Amino acid sequence: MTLESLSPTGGRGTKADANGQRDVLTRLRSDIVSSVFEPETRLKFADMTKRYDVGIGTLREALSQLSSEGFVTVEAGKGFKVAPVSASELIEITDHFIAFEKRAVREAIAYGGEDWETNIVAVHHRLSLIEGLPWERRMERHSEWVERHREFHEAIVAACKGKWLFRLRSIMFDQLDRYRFVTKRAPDGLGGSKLEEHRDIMTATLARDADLASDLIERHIRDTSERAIKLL
Amino acid sequence: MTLESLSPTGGRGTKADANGQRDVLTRLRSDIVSSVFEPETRLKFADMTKRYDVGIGTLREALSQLSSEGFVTVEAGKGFKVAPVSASELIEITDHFIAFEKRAVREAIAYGGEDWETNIVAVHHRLSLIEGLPWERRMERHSEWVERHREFHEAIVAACKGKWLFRLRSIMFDQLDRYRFVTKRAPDGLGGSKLEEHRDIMTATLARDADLASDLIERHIRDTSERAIKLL
DNA sequence: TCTAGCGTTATTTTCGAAAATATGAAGGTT
DNA sequence: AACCTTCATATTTTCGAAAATAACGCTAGA
Repeated sequence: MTLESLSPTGGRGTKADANGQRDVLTRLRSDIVSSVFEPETRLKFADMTKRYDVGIGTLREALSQLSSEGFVTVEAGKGFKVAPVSASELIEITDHFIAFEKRAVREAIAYGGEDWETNIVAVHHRLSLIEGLPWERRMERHSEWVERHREFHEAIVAACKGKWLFRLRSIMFDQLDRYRFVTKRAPDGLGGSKLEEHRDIMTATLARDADLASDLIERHIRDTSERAIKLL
Repeated sequence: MTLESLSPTGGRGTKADANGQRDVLTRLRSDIVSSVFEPETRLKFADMTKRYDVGIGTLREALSQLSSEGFVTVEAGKGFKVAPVSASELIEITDHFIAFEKRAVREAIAYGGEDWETNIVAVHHRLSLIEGLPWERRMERHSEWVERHREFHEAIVAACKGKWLFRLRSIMFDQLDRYRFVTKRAPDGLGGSKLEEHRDIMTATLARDADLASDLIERHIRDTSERAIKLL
């Protein structure tokens, strides 16, 4: 393993800005996930170029990609809007994601090697550093948690053979992030501590217990989604 | 039904150019599907802007979206390349698509109304106009056939409730188009005439026979993919 | 012969001005 | 008042010049 995957910039194909700042695409997506812009909000170029300090063309490219990913909608000649959210969409996304992820983790367990295992332990550790924090301090670093959480689940299934399976589950995971955000205020007292759930998922996966891992993941995801539905 | 869906410009969110010419995104995708650019080919801005007669920014936006759709790959600072093809990827895409499409057609049959039915008949008719042509004349209009074929299969599942199910099946369908292209030369004497298969799919769907429709679609797709693998 | 450094060319990437389009307000007609 | 027309403003969309970066070839030194 090159260990470059251990750098905290994330496994996505993000191009970092010169001064180390994340690029527009990533920042914009992150802001939508974090409800900085409410659903249905128009994203005007004049405002956005100032906010993110980029040119019109660069911004348009980012928005265009986000529309492919389903985070924004675009109407020709009328610009871009933040995509709407709904309980029924959350249910559908959850079902698709779980179906993909269960298959992916089985493949990963079947084919994963030492690098895969090592990476899981590494990214889980970094995730647990945040999740072990007291509630208030964890909230301060919430956007960082989102990144680490994504990296952890990605690492679990990273060894899956199907490229498209991996790609599809990633699209769904990103969408789930949007809904996951609304559950951030709940100090997860009721219904499972994330910290333990993630540890159990890692343990089952490294033990190559596909049935258990697959089951734990389903419960982990479904639990969060069900809480999100109530708070929607 | 507004019947605007009957216009032959396609159901996709394409913005047509002033003089009726399709936009860059669509033309570029079509050219990649048609192997005008071989897999792994570098797509240089200098060449592309001349070929499609658009500015650099507009082209970049299109390429950027195509990378989201999986038709091109992008390496930061080194530009865009046509995504590679492989037999194993074809198998995976085929499996995903069939799984999606079978669920989608069941939903469509369950929820589809009169507009849905009418549209199926309409787009099937337009498809059959091309498929009924003698082989040579059909080849002349192959790119048109691709459009009609996409519209037909889209119409069949258009009434499906799951927005993401529809979206995901569309992504996979577009990818299959790439591989379908290599089978275009075979005058489909062996292994099923498309004309009849499409008629049967339509009949079963309109008869609301979900089991049969679902089965016919699977055979229809698998047959084409298997022929493609041999020609790859 | 190989490598490291440097300058030149080729290519990508960014940016904002200009063109095209949509939105909204004011005025005039039925 | 309701509806169309016209004009002014706001916003999106396109484009190509300029900046940033990568690729290549050349020379010098070991």
